Amino acid sequence: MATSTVENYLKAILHLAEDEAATISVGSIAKNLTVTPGTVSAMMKHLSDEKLVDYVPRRSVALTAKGKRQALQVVRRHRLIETFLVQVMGLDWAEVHEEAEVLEHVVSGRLLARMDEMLGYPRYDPHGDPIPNENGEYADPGDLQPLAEVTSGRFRLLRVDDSDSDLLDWLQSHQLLPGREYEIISRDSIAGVMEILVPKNRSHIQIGEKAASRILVEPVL
Amino acid sequence: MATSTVENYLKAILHLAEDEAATISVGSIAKNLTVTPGTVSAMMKHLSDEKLVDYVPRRSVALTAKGKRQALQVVRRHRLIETFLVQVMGLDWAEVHEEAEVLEHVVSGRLLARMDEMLGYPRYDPHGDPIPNENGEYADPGDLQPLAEVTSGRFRLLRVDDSDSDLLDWLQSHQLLPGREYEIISRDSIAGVMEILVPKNRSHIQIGEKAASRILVEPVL
DNA sequence: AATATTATCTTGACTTCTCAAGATAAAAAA
DNA sequence: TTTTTTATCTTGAGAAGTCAAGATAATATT
Repeated sequence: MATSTVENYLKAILHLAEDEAATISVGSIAKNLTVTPGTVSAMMKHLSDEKLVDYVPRRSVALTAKGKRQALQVVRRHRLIETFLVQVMGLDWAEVHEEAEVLEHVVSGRLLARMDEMLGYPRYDPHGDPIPNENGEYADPGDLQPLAEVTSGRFRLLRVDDSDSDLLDWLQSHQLLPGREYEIISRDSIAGVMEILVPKNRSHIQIGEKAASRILVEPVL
Repeated sequence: MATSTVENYLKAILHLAEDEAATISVGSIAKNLTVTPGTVSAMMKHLSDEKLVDYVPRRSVALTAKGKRQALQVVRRHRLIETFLVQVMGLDWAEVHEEAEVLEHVVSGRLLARMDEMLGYPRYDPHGDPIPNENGEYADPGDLQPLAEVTSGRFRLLRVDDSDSDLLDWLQSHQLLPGREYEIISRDSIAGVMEILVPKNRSHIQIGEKAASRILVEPVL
């Protein structure tokens, strides 16, 4: 069994790999986990010995099939736990990330299976992130684009960055939740602000570009 | 914050202290935690530095007020978690001890409070063990005695040793559960076997002395 | 009291993860 | 190409928890 630390490294590498933007360098992993590059170097050597990553010093880092499988299981545990904490235990979606960050390393398979069952085998967590199944397969996330890149019309909110709890709090207080539909009223690209309509209560909300870039949506005809 | 290891030492010492039978020696703690006596010596020195135990080398070990407070909080977490796993998640009472053993060190106060609330602030866990409240106070456990020491008549089963999952499985399969009443039909002290009646299904069950000593009951008139 | 047994303690060593600091290689600038 | 900057690697050291083995103290036995 991998230690919590090893699981966190695998998860970090997986996330960097999924993030087209970022390259997987020792430095990027170090920044992600807030440890020093030297610490990462040592750990890469270790993970390489364990056949969890393909590591060519000074050149590249990549998960092996084995490493990716384990990383996906950690992600699965994390998201299933978050979903459970929100749906079953009624915790606020802004506060479950931290909890899941520690629980993901300790819940037993039995307990996890029970959560999954109680939740009806969900495919997305409360933030809209897909939950890998037991074989590490994601449901097709559809074609998402950042709200910041949508110019006009209606859209369905599908996914938000779960790591910023202030953003999550703000979204919730304005009824901006995954699964629901909204409409762009106006957009000022110079000022970097867009205004959207919340049909439910007919309120208008202003969103800046930075926040809008962290909200993934799908256009609706 | 105390580490998991430290919490386990405090819990072990508390349990030995509550167990009239056992003396709190370095050796007994070592046996309880399955580590070597030398390891315990080192840890006692450490806990003493932290003012969690009063430790006189080669003489005595006792929890300080601070140590006892922390130990009771660990016990509280453990039992609340067990109760949650059984009541809310529907896990088998025989399997929750292991789960709780690890979760007790990582659940946040927030999550614990939510469990407590969902359960309606229970005072006993599924095995009948009392759950300390937030101030570390137990509900009065009443006057319990081991079933092995009851000679005849009716009794209410109140509490069972939660550390032996085989015993728990057996109890459950025979409908012997905390809170319910049963009656002693006969008793053979030479053979060390007693026979009891389960009113619910009128079945008769034979119990040996060893198992009966781990079941705490209260006589019913 | 002398000896044997048992309990406890101390020391040295190992594991896992971490950082600091200096060494080295690669990339960018001159 | 030479120099500077940046990224990465290596080494040494520390914290936490553990065991093995030898030292010491306390208790039992004779």
